[in-house]
Amino acid sequence: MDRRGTTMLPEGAKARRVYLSLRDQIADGRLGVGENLPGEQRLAESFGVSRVTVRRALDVLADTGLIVRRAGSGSTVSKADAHEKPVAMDFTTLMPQLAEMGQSTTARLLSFSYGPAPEIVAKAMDIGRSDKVQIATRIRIADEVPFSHLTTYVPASIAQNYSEDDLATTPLFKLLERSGVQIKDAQQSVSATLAGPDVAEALGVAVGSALLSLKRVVCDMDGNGVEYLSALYRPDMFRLDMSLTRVGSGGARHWEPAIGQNDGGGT
Amino acid sequence: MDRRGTTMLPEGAKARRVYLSLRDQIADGRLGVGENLPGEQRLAESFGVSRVTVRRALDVLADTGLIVRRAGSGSTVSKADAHEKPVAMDFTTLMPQLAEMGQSTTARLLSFSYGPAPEIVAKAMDIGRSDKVQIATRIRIADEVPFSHLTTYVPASIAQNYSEDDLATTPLFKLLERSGVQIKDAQQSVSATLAGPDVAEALGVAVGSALLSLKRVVCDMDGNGVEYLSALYRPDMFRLDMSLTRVGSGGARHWEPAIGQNDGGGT
DNA sequence: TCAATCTGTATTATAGATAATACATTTCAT
DNA sequence: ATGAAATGTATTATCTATAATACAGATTGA
Repeated sequence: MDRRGTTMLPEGAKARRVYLSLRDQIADGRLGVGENLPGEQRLAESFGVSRVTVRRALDVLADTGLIVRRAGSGSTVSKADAHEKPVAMDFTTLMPQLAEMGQSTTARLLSFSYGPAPEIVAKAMDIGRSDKVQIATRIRIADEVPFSHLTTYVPASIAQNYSEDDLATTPLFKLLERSGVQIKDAQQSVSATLAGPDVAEALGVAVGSALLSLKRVVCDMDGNGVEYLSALYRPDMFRLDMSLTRVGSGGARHWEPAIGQNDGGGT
Repeated sequence: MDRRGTTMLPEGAKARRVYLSLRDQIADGRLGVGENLPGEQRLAESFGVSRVTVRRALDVLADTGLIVRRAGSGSTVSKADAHEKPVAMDFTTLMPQLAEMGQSTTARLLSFSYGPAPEIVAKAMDIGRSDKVQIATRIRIADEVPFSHLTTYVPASIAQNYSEDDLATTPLFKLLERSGVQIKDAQQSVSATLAGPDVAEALGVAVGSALLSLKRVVCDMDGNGVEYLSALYRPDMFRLDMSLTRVGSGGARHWEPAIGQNDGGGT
């Protein structure tokens, strides 16, 4: 319990600088797989730090499996195989695609309450600030590892149609349609952010890790907001995939998304 | 008397973590404008650091103007004046949407070279490892502020159809079609990562900031990869938007993306 | 074989970040 | 007015990252 579990990031400022730089160069392919990587002494001079610092950066790279170090020979970029991202989400279904891997996701309800909507939520859903909303925070788990942290806001008038237990087991999506809500459309916005202490603990990552951030507003036929979702995903376990096709001809040639076939959708 | 340069970023590892996390929460709106922000003592406990460390993070936030500290009262998020996200990208056009804001983006070519394709790129584009590709790194600038960092890989046989100057001025997309490439489809993958020192400097952000990461493979009619893009975006200046519509009825009810109308597309 | 170069390991010293603590001052609600 | 809670300020101690240095073992190529 004393150690911080995984050595995912060098603690020191300079060591991390070296680490991140090398990691990016490997990810970008500027450092290809093979016998490359300058010697530790050369790296130290190049970065303007001591060799000890360089070593601490390399330690993490080795722990992560990105490089292999051999005494006398040097360090090489290892076969890029661990760059896999097991869970992907097809945006056309709004549903993480897991069937392929034989995995299953479960949800765990972290908190559940009713209260006034935060200003941003109220504005996005176009409801009054005084209107009560149900606020639920859940995490989704694949293979016993949490990969997403979800906070949903639903107007209390709609939320009263399902129970707290329902939330823990059934995708919010189905609960809404089961409640008779006529869903019309949704707007999503994807960005990136850093993990705060609470989210970091819930997702099992280090504070300050990068997370994929997704916000979604779902509206019904009347144009009223029925769900506001703020989701955070671990980038090492999750990615958002989309396929596009170039159609039309001449000046009218443009992109169209390749649409999926699956029904349903959760968060 | 000891001017320690500019107070743009906390030196220590933990202090910077606190700073970046709070800064993101403010930008996201999770910390709204008003009388919020937990007390320093509470923040210290929440982050698992000492109050001194929290203060050093708050010092920077105050210097930056993001928060206002008042003795006895507490610290509040200052009026959101520059928390705007000027640039958005509609995925159906692959083109940042800027017309609305009257802004224009310019590109700057950072590096330009020919060489063997990195393994990841070669695999994604389904070309040989020995095939030469053109590797170009550019940044895109809106309102004199860089918001994206792009690295593109194009097979040399295709890249020979345009010049280095073309790259600095014209979207790579148009250059490809101008070269007679019959573009068929593209696959994108969105994730998040941390800013390394080089990218951080190019984008004008702090090392360790969260960045939106996008990788794209564009294929022609023969199924050959013609472009591999690795892009990094500043989340405070860029977001990926998408609209979905719920169509069909009964068991066949499902989501479909709301497609845009614009032609063309750049990176 | 030999020399050069690399990683692995260890030691010591220093600077800076952090923790722990205490106390004063301001503000606000009761 | 009073007290709780917040920021402002200061001090001391400890921990950690870093630097500088040295040397042993491993590998490679001449």
